[in-house]
Amino acid sequence: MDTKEKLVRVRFAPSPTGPLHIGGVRTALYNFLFARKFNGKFILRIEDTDQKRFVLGAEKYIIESLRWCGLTPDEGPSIGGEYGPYRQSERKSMYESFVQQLLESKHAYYAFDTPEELEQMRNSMKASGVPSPTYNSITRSSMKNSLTLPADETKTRIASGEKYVVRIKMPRNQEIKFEDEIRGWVSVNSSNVDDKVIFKSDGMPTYHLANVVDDYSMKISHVIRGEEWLPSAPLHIYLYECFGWQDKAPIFAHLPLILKPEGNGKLSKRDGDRLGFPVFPIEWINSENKDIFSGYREQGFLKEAFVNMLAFLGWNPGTDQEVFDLLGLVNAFSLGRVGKSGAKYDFLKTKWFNQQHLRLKTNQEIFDNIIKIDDQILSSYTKDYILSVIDLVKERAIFYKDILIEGRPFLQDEVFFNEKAVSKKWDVELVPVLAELCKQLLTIDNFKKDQVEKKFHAFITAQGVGLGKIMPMLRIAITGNLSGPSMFDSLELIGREKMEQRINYAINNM
RNA sequence: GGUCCCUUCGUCUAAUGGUUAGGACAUCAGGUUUUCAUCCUGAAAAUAGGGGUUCGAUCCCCCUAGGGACUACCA
Repeated sequence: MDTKEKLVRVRFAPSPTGPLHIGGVRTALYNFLFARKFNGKFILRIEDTDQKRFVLGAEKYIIESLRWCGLTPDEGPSIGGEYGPYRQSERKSMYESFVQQLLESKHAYYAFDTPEELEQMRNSMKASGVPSPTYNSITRSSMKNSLTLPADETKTRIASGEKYVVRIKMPRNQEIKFEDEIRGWVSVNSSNVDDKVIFKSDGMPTYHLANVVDDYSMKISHVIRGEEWLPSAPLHIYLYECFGWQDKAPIFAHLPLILKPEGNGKLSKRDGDRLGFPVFPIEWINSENKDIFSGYREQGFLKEAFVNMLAFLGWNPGTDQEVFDLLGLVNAFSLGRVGKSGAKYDFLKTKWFNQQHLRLKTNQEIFDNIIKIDDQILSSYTKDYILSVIDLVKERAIFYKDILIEGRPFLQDEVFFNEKAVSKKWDVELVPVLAELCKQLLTIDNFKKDQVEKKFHAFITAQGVGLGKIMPMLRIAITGNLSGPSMFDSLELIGREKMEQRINYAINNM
């Protein structure tokens, strides 16, 4: 990799047509990681050349998503930078001279065909057995363009204000190849590339032209993008050649796609919540019909876990380490370790990553976050006590909210008895034994778990009562449930007074 | 259909000519625990198929099969 030779400048170039899905976020992540790794710049460029598909709020969503993930651009709209503007719509006037250049060098031509004529051409070609007709070196000769029309007619048409597009004139039978950083040499015969429109009749460039011009103008060193762009990469390479920029063309790296967990195809925005998990980093509300699509952030995922999971979808560090923070990913990242094949998304593993990252949090951090979910607990309990509850239940949690759920019996006075648990293990015959046990435990001076445990065992031995009988009853009385953290730890936490209250309450109310 | 890309356990992947093909998630079985969870130990589980090249192929080449992307005046 000749990354040392030139300044690394990479861009993430989404189109503001809606929310970013996790594949897009991963592309941004890899760009970010690569930039940071080589002390380069990470640039955000908004590719809004299609005004028809513009979606209100999409750009804001993109920026907010990146911000949440910690992928802050060095240059971009509303951030600025010396290569701006960073919205293609605001660069509109810059593209015209480049189009002219291509027209003058005969690498491109005007085309006047209406959508209906194009449609007609495709239909008649299909009828005569061509499965996917394209505007190319063969068909262009029978279409209405500056190659087939007399020069003065072309001029007249343009002068009279007739709508036109500019198409690239792809040469016949020429090998176009480039070395992809991830895939190696990729080559395509130019006869298989069509005469793509590079400049639309509305005066805007298409993606292909804008992309190449901007990457060149912004001195982009590496283009790291999804595999869906691989088929048009030869066109882009050819465009660099037409402009005479072949020596300054960026290095390309086409990332494998993220696939649906089951079934076929790549994960798409339309999958929404249909598959049982979010496909968007943060919540998206459709401004037109108010449809809500859930996001990882709102579902309680840690951004560290989300980013960690995304990084591992198509990349690995080559070691056994799987849990990384952003900085760790920067240090470990390399394009050479990005795989070639598509990766099926695994929501279960995403949760596992969350669990791992949650365990890395200090009790203080967990405290700060759970009180954001429920600050009621602050009015009834001290911070130290809550910290102890966190310590008791944290290993049972995947999300912050699980701490609250697991810690519930310790964070409210009232005990809610689980009916199933009661009917299964609450034995009325043993109520006197439980009462006696309570009495015994109350005699402990130093109410710590070791003492409680000792006393408990001494009691059941003396009484000859089965541990499996009395322990569940004690647990039901204290927590209302049959499962939970260590009973002795739990008792120490709530203390002797509450223990007594709860046992009495259970005995009297069951 | 055409063009291009891809192919190791169910899933994510490691091993870039010589390994008992490794790890993680999931699964299953033990152990720890009062219980659930955690944790520990173990098990089952893969080189798509066929040809080459080579002393030797997961690894290099070819063919087949399968999967994917693209095939717009969308990106």
